[in-house]
Amino acid sequence: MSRTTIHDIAKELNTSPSTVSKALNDHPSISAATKKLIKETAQNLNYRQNRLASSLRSGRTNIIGILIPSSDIGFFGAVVHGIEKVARANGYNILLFQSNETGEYEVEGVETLLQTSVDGIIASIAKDTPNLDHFYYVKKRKVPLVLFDRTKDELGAPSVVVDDYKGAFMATEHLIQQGYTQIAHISGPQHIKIFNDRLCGYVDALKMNNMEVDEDLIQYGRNSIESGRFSAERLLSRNKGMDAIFAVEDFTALGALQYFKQEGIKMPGEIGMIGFGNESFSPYVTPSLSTIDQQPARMGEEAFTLFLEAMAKKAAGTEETELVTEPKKIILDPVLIVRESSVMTVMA
Amino acid sequence: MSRTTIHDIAKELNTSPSTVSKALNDHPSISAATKKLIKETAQNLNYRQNRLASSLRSGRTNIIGILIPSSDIGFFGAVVHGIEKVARANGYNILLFQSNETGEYEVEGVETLLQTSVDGIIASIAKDTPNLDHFYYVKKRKVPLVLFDRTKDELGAPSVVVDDYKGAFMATEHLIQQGYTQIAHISGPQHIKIFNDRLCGYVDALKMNNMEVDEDLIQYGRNSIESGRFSAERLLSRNKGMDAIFAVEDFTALGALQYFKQEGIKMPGEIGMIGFGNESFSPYVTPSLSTIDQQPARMGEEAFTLFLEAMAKKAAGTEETELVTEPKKIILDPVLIVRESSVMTVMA
DNA sequence: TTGAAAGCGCTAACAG
DNA sequence: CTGTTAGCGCTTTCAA
Repeated sequence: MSRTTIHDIAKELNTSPSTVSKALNDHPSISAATKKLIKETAQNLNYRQNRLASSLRSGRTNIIGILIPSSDIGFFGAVVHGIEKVARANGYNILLFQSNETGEYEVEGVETLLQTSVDGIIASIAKDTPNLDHFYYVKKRKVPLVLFDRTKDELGAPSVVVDDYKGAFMATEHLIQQGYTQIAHISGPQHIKIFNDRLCGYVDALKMNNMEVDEDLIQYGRNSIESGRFSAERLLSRNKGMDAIFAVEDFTALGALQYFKQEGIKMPGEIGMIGFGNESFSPYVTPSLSTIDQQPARMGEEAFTLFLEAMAKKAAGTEETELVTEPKKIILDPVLIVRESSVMTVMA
Repeated sequence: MSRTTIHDIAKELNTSPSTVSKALNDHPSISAATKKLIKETAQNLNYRQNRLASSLRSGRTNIIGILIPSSDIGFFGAVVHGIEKVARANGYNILLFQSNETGEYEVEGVETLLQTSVDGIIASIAKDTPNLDHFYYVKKRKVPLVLFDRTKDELGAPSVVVDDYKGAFMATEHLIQQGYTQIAHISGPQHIKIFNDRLCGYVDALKMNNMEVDEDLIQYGRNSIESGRFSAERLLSRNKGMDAIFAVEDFTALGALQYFKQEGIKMPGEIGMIGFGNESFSPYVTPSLSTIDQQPARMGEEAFTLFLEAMAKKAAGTEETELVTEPKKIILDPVLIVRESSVMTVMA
């Protein structure tokens, strides 16, 4: 009454378990006839492979571990979706672990994934990870590691990120092309790389278009709705004739939007606005928010592809212990999403 | 140079693998002294358990399979987050599978989860599942199955859902309490149970408050922004003095909101509005949308608890093959979220 | 092309 | 309290 095993099938057909195993795995050394016979019998006996046993023996699980801060964050939910899609198509499944932005959980997660003998790990690093020892350990154990979005170059792992600099440049240039001339920027904490990158993109876009960079038009907030409101108020009070804002995140842009609306300022018209991140709410606010999309699903797909490459390299037995080649880094192009908040003229 | 096993530890200490295994698992029959010694040695030798081997032998993986339409949908991302949190606290990990609303993938998912010997499955059924054979098979294999949100009573599995009727009742009653007197409802396709439940909640709330139910004030849409706009237009054209709308979903409410805004109708004031679902955009639209929250995280937690109970029951060896007791069904209370769109007076 | 034998790393009876 | 033995179900040499 227990599950049928390859032994049962072998017994039924007066053959051996090893032959059954090979037949079921389409091993070339088995004749087409026996394969057919065995597969049919397997079906009849309602056989299902025990993946644990198979994995224990073969050393491969066809499971990859995913470590993200939280599936509750839209961005990560979308990335996971992207990974799972491609993974499935390649015969892999996904073991999910969430760090909740906690270093402690992250360490635990890596540990668990490793114990489960996942074939590889795709991770986005938690904000407050104290150190990277657990990730170094993954590398030491020769388990392919791929990072996305929240990456660390020091780890020497292949990674996929979006080009923040370019996204910011695109956003700013879009405002310029719309005809805005006094473009402000609400930035975030500069010690976080992506915020600094976006600031640079903004500055360079202005310079490239022969526009002046006015420090008074740059605010350093803490990326929240509140901070967006506050920064908008400050910018307005400067009275510099500001006519557009590029905000470092959609939430920041939203705060500014709310403030201007409260003050009865027309958008677009008096002030144009663009955000960053394409949050789920941004199409639905009034005016709908122009923004930069980070292509989360695409990011997940690319991350999985990098994992496959790492596997292939491992299988090929690249023995040189520590390859000197730089790990591959995929930099995705961000996508400009134009909505109402940034257009000068009424949209067609 | 390969991974250390319990054999290595045993050899190191001149003891046996079984003793090491027991010590590491805190088996009561091992003295505190040897436990300490063995654990220290394990640490020194950098030992990590091979969960595959352990699972193969013990028959337990401490992994539960989760089957959802897509982690890209905010609601499911939140549920998964809820499950993972409690699961982790109880020593379980999560194998995630997405059906993408496809029956085919759903079948494949169940198959894979079963092959991986997950200890249980928590699932939300895909929209277009042609039949439920795969879920019946799970039951036949005696693998604990818990359903949430998209459930099927016929399966006889414990489940957790939100009380749609009650949520609709609460939403409608809230509008009544605000002082609205001509309350319309935009519903969805009636063959889908939750939409019909919500309609009933609306109707009953009116009746209980001695208000007339006017069929002209009920629209049957297809739950989309477009359909919300369209229904709003129709309702307005009826000219029945409608002063509030309860919409079956936030997206529908949003569509109506957009239409009224376009028509220059004040909200709240001329028309009050409440939705259902607490979508991520609803706090941020103008006016911010009152709605009914479905408690996704809570739902995940309860689902996992049901799984634990099922495990306990299985362990206790409830032998009566087919227990006649009804499977437990947890019905969560929805939560009323009051925002700007529904209040009569300006909020304090 | 098939089969016999060994063993992946661990746990669980049972005996001592 | 500790050790011996057996085996979970599968894959994989190697020999036939």
